[in-house]
Amino acid sequence: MARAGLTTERLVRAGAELADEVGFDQVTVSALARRFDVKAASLYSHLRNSQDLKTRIALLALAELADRAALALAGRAGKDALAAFADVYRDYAREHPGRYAAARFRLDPETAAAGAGVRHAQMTRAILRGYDLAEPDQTHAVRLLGSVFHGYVSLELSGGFDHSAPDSDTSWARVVDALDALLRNWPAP
Amino acid sequence: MARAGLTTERLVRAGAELADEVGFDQVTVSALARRFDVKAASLYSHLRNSQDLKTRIALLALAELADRAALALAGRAGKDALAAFADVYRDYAREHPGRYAAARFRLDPETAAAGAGVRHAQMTRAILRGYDLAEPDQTHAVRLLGSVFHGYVSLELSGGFDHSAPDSDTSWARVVDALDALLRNWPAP
DNA sequence: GGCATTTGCCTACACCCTTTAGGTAGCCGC
DNA sequence: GCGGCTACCTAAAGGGTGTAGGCAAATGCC
Repeated sequence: MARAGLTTERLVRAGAELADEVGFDQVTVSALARRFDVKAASLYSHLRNSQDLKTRIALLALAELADRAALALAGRAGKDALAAFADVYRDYAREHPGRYAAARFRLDPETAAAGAGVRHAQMTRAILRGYDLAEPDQTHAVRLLGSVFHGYVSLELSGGFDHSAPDSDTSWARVVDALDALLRNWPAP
Repeated sequence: MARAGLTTERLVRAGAELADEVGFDQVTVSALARRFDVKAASLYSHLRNSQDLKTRIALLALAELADRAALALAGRAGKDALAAFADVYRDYAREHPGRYAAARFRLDPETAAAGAGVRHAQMTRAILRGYDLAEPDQTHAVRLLGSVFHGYVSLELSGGFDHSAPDSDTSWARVVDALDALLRNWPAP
């Protein structure tokens, strides 16, 4: 009886790949087991349950995304930083749609706090260092940026901008321009 | 053998309520059948399959949302229209989280075109009549608005702004202020 | 190197959801 | 009040989740 060498780590990584190939909500314990040529029940020694698998994939995606963002942000400021950060999100979502969907998976607060969620918030805030925004407008701006990035990427992924001019790349660039302009001229309450 | 009086119409409406109560992806043919005290197989005379049910709920949600938006937009212009439109989305999502999730359900292009998708696009564009934006910037702005509304609402629903100051209502109002300011001072390319 | 322990994967099973096929009971028009 | 349509049924197959218990491969100990 040959051993497949399963570990939680390997399962989660394979789960993330599976998500990118077939979509995050098609990730099942059964499908993952098939991929390792193993019975589904065998995975339950490494994963508590299906929810656990999805949570771990989500945390993996969040961590990867935070790593990329940190790299992109290093040594940049102002609009450069804004554009780089935005591109990280968008590129990640396009390269890894399943993982991106996983990153939006609803986590319970403690799990989220233990993961890379905090780093994301810190980095978004870091971008604003290049602009002159005091609290509470800084928080409003953080939320706005998060909303635009997430919203745009998720509409784009679901095909919203596919069959109409101008192409999505152009819109994306202009949206980033607009956000930069907005942050430089943030309205008074 | 008493008859429950099932129709596609009633099933879809009940499905939408079910979605609001337990979440869109917990909407199953079985759960819906239980709600009518009927066997799951019986629903297949009224629904092609589970996907069909979800699609119909999505179309219902899109139509409801478009109706509300049309009502809110009538007789308003400029920032008034912008704020009213934004509130329609947000309020609908908070009153009917399941339906809102349904509205984001991926539809195939023909189905989407046959539904209320077109009205949504037209209305977003109508808001911009109050601002001085020529093409292609108008399209960029439409996409930006859609992204912000969708993104904000979806982050809010997933609990992103729950446990931090300032509260989400305040941020929402300031985000709308900011969008208004941005549309009035849209940057040149 | 032989033996015990641990652990990795197995089979078997129970339960739920989906979907098809074919049957029966209620209701409507005549 | 009878025929026929329609609404709902039972039965069954297929697949996903998850638990319990078993055997065999790897590991550790002397």
